[in-house]
Order: sequence, then C-alpha cells, then structure tokens
Amino acid sequence: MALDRKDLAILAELTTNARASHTELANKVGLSSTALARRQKALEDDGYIQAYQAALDLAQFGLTTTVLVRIALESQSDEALKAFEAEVVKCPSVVRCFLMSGTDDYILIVLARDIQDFERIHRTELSRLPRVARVQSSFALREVVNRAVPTVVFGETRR
Amino acid sequence: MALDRKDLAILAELTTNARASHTELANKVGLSSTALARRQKALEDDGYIQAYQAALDLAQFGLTTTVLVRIALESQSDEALKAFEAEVVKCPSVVRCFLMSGTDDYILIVLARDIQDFERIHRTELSRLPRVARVQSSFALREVVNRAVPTVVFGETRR
DNA sequence: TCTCCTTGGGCACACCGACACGCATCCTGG
DNA sequence: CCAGGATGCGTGTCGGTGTGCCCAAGGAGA
Repeated sequence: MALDRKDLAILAELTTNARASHTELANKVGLSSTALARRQKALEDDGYIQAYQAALDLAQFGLTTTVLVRIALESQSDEALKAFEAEVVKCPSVVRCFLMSGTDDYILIVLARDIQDFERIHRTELSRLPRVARVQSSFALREVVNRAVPTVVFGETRR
Repeated sequence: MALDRKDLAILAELTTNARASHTELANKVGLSSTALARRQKALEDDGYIQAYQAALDLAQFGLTTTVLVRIALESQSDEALKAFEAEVVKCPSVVRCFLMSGTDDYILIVLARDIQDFERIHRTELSRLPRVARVQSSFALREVVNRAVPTVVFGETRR
C-alpha cells in the first residue's frame, strides 16, 4: 500500500491532534468527512497508526533531568544478555534501552527529578542489574530536539 | 496541586487510549462520567496532559534502524553551539538531540531505513552540520525498552 | 472506440453516543 | 453545626459517526 500526500497530511495532523473529529480533519486535509473516515480507518487497519496516546508533560511531574547511561556487561553471552534485559525492563525510571553495537553493550535513557534523585536511582535500580561490569553516566544539559516522528516521514512524495 | 491514585489511573489509561470517552474512562477508573470529565479537564488545564497524539508505527515506514550519533564540536563557544543547534533542528532524520555534559558535546538519535540509508543521511545531513570536529556512530541492534512515560510516574502515591 | 469494472469521492440521512448542565448527596474539616 | 469540595444521577442538546447511494475518473479488454 502506498500513501499519497493526503494520507501524510492526515498522519501529520493526527500526530498533533489525535482527538480531532472527522469533519475537523476533513477541512484541514481537503476531503469530505466520509472520504477521510475511510482513509483514517485504512491507516489504522494497515498498522500505520499504532495507537492514540496522551502526551504528558514530564516536567510537571518533576522529571526534569535526563541521563544517558552506558552499560557494559561482564560477558556478551546469550544468558547474560537475557538476564540483564529481564531486569532492566522492570526499572521504573528507564524509558529507553538499546542493545548497541560497538564497545558499549547497552545504552539507557533514564529520567530523574534531579541529580540527587539520579543517585538514588543509580543505587536502587541500576546497581542491582545483573552481570554489569561498568556503568557510565552522562547528564543531558539541554534537549535540543525531541520529535516523536522524524519529519522525513511527512516529506515523502508517492503517487 | 496534588494528584491522587484516580488521577494517575486516568493518566495511565489516556497514555494508552487517548480517544477513550468519558464513560469508558469512568468505568475503568471507578468514577462517574461527570466526575471524570471534571478531573480530565483539570489535568489538561493544569498542563499535566500536553497533547493527544497518534503514535505511528515507524517500522511500517521502513524506519527500522536506530543510530546513536556522538558529536564533538571544534569549540564549546556559545556561538558554535548556537550555529550547530540551529542546523541540527532542520535535519529531518534526527528525532532527538541532547547537549551533554562530559566529553561528547551532543548525542543525536537518528532513524534510518537501513545502513545504506544511514550512509546517505550521514553524507547529506550530518556532515553538513557546522563546527563539527568528530562524529561517532553506534547502531542499535535491538530496542529493549521504549516507553513514552516512565512507570515511576504512575506509581506515586499521594493523598 | 466503446464498454465494463474498479477505485475513490461526495452528499444526505438517521442513529447513537458524548458532553455539559443543574441539582441532590456525602464526607471532611473547621 | 456548618461550609466547602467532590461525587453521582438525570436530562437535554448537540455533534460525530456510519451507511447507502450516486457520480467521476481511469484502466482493461474486446
């Protein structure tokens, strides 16, 4: 299935206003409400739209500190990876975890209230992860770009 | 303003089903639709809920490769930072960019179709960024955790 | 060239549900 | 005992959503 510009316009709008009604979207895209409803349903059924979710302001919850954590394991054996991953998914402050190529085995993104809070997270969550050989933390001083979807998606021109 | 468990339950549910109706949410949380409507509006007005957005399946768009890019600048002067940041926000394949403490100046998260596509991005987007001294790329082999909101948010117990 | 068929769009309508309001109740704290 | 805040119920109105039908455009085949 290929997407045309109107599909991309629908997706671009829904990534901003997920609760927009059919008529509302139809006006912005330049379609009738029924044609738009068909397209939107197709985008959902074909899996382009995974879900509709509320975006929370994490700063409002006091989570203003982002930390990148590099973790190297004692060994890269399959058993060690499985043991580590089974535990890291339980860490409540971890929002992302990548298994990486290169020297570092894993990279985590951790959200904390402040530096003191990260010390607590380091002690209660990270240091309890199994098979860890080395942990290296870097603090994010500022977030320059934060997009859910790369703009390249909406720039494609098919059809 | 403090949030109680019901507020957190509302937020937890809305981060999954942003289009849920008042009655639907009310049943899950254990409130009447009118009490829920008041709370939801308060959460929006107080800024806890920033927006409602559709989550796209980026793999459906062919973006299956995540790359972490470490960038060091020639100098950390304010002018160099500003020049770099003004350009990096224009890169269509960059989804996140942090100004970091420590040795690396910036860390980017880039989404690409595959390794060949990242070569193109490296050539057309990254290598054109100003004041760059060193670029180091690491490929994510797998995404172990990917959460929009840390689970710690919903575990708080106030009131 | 003509015709058939498919695909996508628009119009109209009817139904169902959501949303907002008013009011009574309850609980808690002063 | 009272006052304020929060809840729940009921109701009415409004809007969205889904359906059926028709139309236009384009492609395939005879």
